[in-house]
This record gives sequence, C-alpha cells and structure tokens, in this order.
Amino acid sequence: MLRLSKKSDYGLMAVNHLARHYGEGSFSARDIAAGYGIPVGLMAKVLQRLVRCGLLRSQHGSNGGYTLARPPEFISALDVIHAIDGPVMITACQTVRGECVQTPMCTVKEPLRKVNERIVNALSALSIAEINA
Amino acid sequence: MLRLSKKSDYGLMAVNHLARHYGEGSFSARDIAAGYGIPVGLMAKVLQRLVRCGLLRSQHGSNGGYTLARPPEFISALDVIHAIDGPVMITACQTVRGECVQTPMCTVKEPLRKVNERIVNALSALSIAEINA
DNA sequence: TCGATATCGGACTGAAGGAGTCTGATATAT
DNA sequence: ATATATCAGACTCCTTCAGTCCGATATCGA
Ligand code: SF4
Ligand code: SF4
Repeated sequence: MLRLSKKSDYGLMAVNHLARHYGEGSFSARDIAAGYGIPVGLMAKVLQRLVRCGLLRSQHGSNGGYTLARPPEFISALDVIHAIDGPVMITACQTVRGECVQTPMCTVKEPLRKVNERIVNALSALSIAEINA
Repeated sequence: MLRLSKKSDYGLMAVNHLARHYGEGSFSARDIAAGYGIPVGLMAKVLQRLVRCGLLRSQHGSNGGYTLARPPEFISALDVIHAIDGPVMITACQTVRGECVQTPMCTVKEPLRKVNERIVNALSALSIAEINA
C-alpha cells in the first residue's frame, strides 16, 4: 500500500537525533528511544542495522552508544531506508522468490520503473542535515 | 516496505488495456484478465472498485463489460491507485485506528510529508495515455 | 420465458510481512 | 566484579495481501 515501515521511520528519527547532536559524543539506544517514545528493544535493532551498513559507529560497554559515521550532509534518507528495509522498489517484478508471472506481458512495468526512479532520486537528494534544518 | 499492492498493479494494467482499445466497445473482466495471466476473480474485484470511483463504466449482461468513463488523457495513475488502495500516504501518522504515538515529538513527519507530496505529484502527472505511449 | 453471460457485494481463507519482545553472548568503563 | 552497552537471532502476535467463493442482480439473445 506504498507505506514506509515503522522501522525506517524510527531509523530516520534516530539518525536525525544523532545529527542534531553531532560532535557531542555518543548516545545509547535507550537515550534515543526515550525521547521519542520508541520501544528500546526495537530501537536497538534498528540502530544495529544502521551500523552494519556503515552509517553509524558503535561503542560497546558503559558510556558506549552510537555516533554518525560521517557528517549529516553526507547521509541521505535513502541510505537509512535502504539499510533498514532493503532496496526501494515499488513493484515486485523480481523478488527473492522468483519473478512476477506477469513480467513478460506487463505493460506498466516500465512506467512504474520510472516512477520508482523518481522516488529514489527524491529520497537520495534529501540529506539528514536538510531534514534537521 | 514502500511497495505498491498487486491489486493496483492489476488495475493499472486493466485501465491501460481499456485505453489501448478506447472506442472499440467494452471488455469483460475475463477478456482483460486472460491477456495478462491475472486471476479472473481478482480482476473483477479490482474493476469493480474502479467503477465505484467513477473511472470506468460497466455494463451488465451478455456482451457487457467495462469501458473507460473518460478519455485516457484524463485518467492518472494516481486516480487508479487511489481508487484501489485508498489515499497514497507513505507514513501512518494518522490512520483509521487513531494517530501514531510519536506524532507530537516526531522530527521526520514534515520532511516525509514533503516527500509524499512529490510522489503524489509524480503519480498524478502520469496519465494513462502517457503510460500507453 | 429461459438460459447464458455479465457485473456486483461481501465473506472467507491461507500466506506473507510488520511490529515488537526476549534471551543469551560479547565488549568495555568504573 | 559489576553495571552498562552493543550484538545476533529466534520468537510471537497481529495486520495486511492475494486470491477464492458464493449468492444476487441485470442484460441479451434464442
Ligand atoms: S511485472 Fe508488472 S505486474 Fe509484475 S510486479 Fe512488475 S509491474 Fe507489477
Ligand atoms: S508521526 Fe512520525 S513516526 Fe509517526 S507515522 Fe508520522 S512520521 Fe512516522
């Protein structure tokens, strides 16, 4: 139904939070989650994915937590969404379980691909720094 | 995960088919479904929704079927998607079951609303005639 | 009039994905 | 040592999706 996952939503909020306090040390999942009413366990899970994709750096142990891996200007909304939800693709022409049976005779595949491209561009052009402003 | 429903996909294909044969009489759900490997029952259901939203006209009885309610130039991809899936909204800030609990302190609501607006505009600007070309 | 062919409306099912929880393991500062 | 973190994955509950099915209504043609 063309909806962003809640995880991506949370991820954007978290990265946004870290951007707002960029250079002020690290923040734990608890720190971030508390301010926005996000379940801590879920927030942790989201942050982990962002680390795995190289958007954040993490520090174990007490006084540990997360920081941005690079300045907010160089992190896009697409980066965050892609790290959490995988590739942005409004159609399911080909998924992990084979391709859509309509593919050969589909008449809307190409036009939708173009629409998808525009969405990707829009998300890619939107930096975290810009969101924060 | 930001994906269009299969129903919308089918709807676009159906409307596209009717556009391609605009002025050549009406086509039944069976007619349309057959050409694209779409389950007939599901195709019928999708077409019914399009009729209810005024995009198509229907004719009961034998030799009945569906025709476009207006020329392809004046039907947009958004019209079709909206008729089938409801309003295009990438966030769930407010749904039928109340609003998102993060709404008051959400920092990404506004930026995402703007992204949504761009998507809506893109879909709205894409007419069926254009898809067909 | 009868029967075939349509749409129409809604209920229904099984499968998939989403949201969130929980547990155990590892790393680090005090 | 202990408290505090991240980390990794399995797990449950719930919603949505894709597709089916049935009964009702409308229309055409023989
Ligand atoms: S091939 Fe056509 S029908 Fe199948 S997913 Fe892609 S766009 Fe949709
Ligand atoms: S309010 Fe914020 S968190 Fe809640 S749905 Fe809207 S954008 Fe997502």
